[in-house]
Amino acid sequence: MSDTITVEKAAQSLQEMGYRLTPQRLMILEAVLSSEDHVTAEELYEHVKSRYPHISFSTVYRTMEVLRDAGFVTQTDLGGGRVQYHPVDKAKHHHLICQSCGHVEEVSDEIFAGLRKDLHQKYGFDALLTHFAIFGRCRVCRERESRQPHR
Amino acid sequence: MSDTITVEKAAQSLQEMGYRLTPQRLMILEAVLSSEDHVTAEELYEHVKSRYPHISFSTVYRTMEVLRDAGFVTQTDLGGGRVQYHPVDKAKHHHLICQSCGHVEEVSDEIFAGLRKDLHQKYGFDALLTHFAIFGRCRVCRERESRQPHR
DNA sequence: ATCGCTGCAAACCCTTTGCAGCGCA
DNA sequence: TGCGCTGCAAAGGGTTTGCAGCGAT
Repeated sequence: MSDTITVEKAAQSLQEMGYRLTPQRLMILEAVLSSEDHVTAEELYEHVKSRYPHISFSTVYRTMEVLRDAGFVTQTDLGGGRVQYHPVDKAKHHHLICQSCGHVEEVSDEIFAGLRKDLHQKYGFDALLTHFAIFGRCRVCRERESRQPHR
Repeated sequence: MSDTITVEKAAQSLQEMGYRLTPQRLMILEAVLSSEDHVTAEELYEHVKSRYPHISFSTVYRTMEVLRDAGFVTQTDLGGGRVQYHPVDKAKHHHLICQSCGHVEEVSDEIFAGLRKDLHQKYGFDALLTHFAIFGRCRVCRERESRQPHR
């Protein structure tokens, strides 16, 4: 019931769930858990490749699928066709995504406390372990676009 | 300054902005504005194709780019690699996206009033015309997954 | 010795882009 | 008439899948 996931604990759980513990899996597991926040498949691939050059993207994707199903990571698609993976115990902030320039700004978690409670009570939706992804227009783009007409 | 966008008004604005009014553009414009909420490129393509079989996806994508830049639609990537387009005057609700089953539930807009105000004041971020996309776990999946171990 | 897992390559899906011709202004 | 726009086809980029062989249990 601890809130800190270690490679050892996760590995044991995986084994108990019937998954095999392969070197690749352990390396990918270590890579994602050591992430401060979120990682992409490519980052995991590069990270593992430095120690194990034979690794393939298929294994990264399939392993992340396992880790997600096992409950150790969540995956979030913020758009742009690049999925991000998060250790479930490290979801401490969220994202403001500008639709104009693609800029992603981080927002602290506290601002969502009230909303999260409402969502849970009214919709039964548990947003606790994930990122909020809020689309809109950032300050810079709003100012720029109000000055530049087409042509 | 009206909050209702019609094909006629939009067409005139586009022309004033220096864009050409082609039949394809007008058909796509009509298709997206007639949408109750959001449409995908494919839905627009199929809609227009029924009247103008020669239409191409390139034209749909490029037209939506124009309409976005002109301020008549917003585009949101909720993940899954499929962009959704919205008439700016019809963004009346938002989405709860379940990371496990992909189910998308709608949430009314009012629940976000306080949050939106905070985001604007503290981050200068304008989320007024867009969708919120909130990732998490829906009630059904939370209940199901607490009963089914792997294997 | 199983059979789950891996690596490779190819397939997929949506979106973007190059290019030659068309047609709006 | 000029050049912005279109359609076609091909390319792109991230992710998924089929398959044969490998290796954790």
